[in-house]
Amino acid sequence: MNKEVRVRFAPSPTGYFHVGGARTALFDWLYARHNNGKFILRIEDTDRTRYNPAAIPDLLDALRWLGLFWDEGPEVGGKYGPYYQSDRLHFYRQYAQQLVDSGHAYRCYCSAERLTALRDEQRAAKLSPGYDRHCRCLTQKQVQDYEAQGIQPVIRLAVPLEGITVVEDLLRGRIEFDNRQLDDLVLLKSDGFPTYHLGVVVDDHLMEITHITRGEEWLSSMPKHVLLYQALGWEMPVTAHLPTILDPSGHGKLSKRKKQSADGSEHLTYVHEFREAGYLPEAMFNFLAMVGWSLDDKTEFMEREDFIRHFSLEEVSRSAAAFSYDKLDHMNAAYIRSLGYNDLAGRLQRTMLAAGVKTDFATMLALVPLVRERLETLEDITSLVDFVFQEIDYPAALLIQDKTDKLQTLAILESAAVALRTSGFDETELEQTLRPEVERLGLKARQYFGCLRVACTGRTVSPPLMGLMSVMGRDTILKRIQVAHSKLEAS
RNA sequence: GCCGCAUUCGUCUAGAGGCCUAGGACACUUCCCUCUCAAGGAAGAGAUCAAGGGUUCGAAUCCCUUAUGCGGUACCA
Repeated sequence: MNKEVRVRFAPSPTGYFHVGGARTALFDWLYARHNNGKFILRIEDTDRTRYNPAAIPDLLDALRWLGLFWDEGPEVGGKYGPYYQSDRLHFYRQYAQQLVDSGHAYRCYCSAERLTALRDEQRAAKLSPGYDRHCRCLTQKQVQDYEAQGIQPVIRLAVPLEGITVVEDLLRGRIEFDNRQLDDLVLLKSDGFPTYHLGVVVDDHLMEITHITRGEEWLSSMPKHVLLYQALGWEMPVTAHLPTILDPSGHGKLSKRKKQSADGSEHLTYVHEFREAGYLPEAMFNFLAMVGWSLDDKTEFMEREDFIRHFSLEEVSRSAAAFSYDKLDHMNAAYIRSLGYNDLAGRLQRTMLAAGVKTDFATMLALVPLVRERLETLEDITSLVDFVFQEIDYPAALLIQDKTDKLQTLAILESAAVALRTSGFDETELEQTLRPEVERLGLKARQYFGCLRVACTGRTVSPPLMGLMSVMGRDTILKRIQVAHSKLEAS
């Protein structure tokens, strides 16, 4: 009795893949998995003017990065293919013709010029802009004339002149639209390509899609689709119009004001940008699943399997949500901390290599305990430990700590140089060696180690010093202390 | 203009008539821990549930009106 759940994600390849689209795809995927159904990827490439060849590889990479593997679609095929609309033109033509034959649609020969002029007039007269149905009732003779002129017509839907079209949305319930507000929309363009409206309806039906999700900006075109389904005599799938994702300030759509929020600060919007910025796909997945949906009043972190078990489209929020980068960062940091040491070391090594820093796995593994709770993104590693891999430079004055002077600072460096020459070099041994030196010089730990920190790292802020010294090794450390000493003496 | 959708702390949300003097999380503040920075722990501030009317013994939760925000109004998706 229960049909197999078939959910599709149907993006348009006009640009790089955006997080808003990723969230929709994620919900589709979760819903399909939850119901043991199929997740289908279909490419809606019917707009030849906005087509961007870089979009599809970017999309496929991003989906795979997030772990949203599709059961049918590009590169994997499936029995409902082809999955590119540009390869399905014959279907759209066939059904458009069928609609003309049944009287539900008609050919329109109006030029683009006439249509824009018409709209301008209507606007000037403060009327609702819309097609005036000039070609809806053409005589045989008129049609022949137009055809003789060689005009390539479009096919438009003959929308009922009155009455109400009822639409049912899973999240918003029943919505009524007055047919008089609807236009005779174009179904088939003069270039033989379908419009979005014809394309989705035909393909969703042919591919036996059971649940449609898409952004709420599509809600207004729902009645047109319902009318199309009725004209074709097809059963309407369940639809759920997902809330918009807003920029972090909570105003404006995230997708449209790319990289500019209300306060002028920049932010990421493309999935590949998040990947390059060092976000973990598992954190991104968790975060995205939580914008517009939640399990309860407490749960924030969930495993992929838990999402699959609990996700339901019915409980998706109806209101738009701002994309909180702060929260994403927090979540990403938590995911990084939860990674196993070997796993993290491997990811950090790859990040370093990609940034052009030569390092090996053993070094990164040794660094992991020192940095793991200091990383918000993988990318942070490069600036966190760069001094380990390259020469450092800093003003000599940086060595002198609060409430100490040059002489005391020189004494610190001398004491460390002597003590470290013979000390064991693991963290606890270093601790045992240096603590007594702090005492001996009558200083505070922060003063002594603060000075050493600058000498070893060139900075006043760093991961734990003893651990770093241990990783960097006696030779490097002694050399840097020596350099610090000369530097200070010369100042 | 017209049509549609939405409206709980700054932000994400819990909440489906009494459990709400509205809970959690991020961000923020203070303290503890501490070699710095983090992480962690503790505490705190922050929402008259957009406003106004109803319905009800009782409303954040149901109804109406208004306001605001967002979306649509293409041979774009």
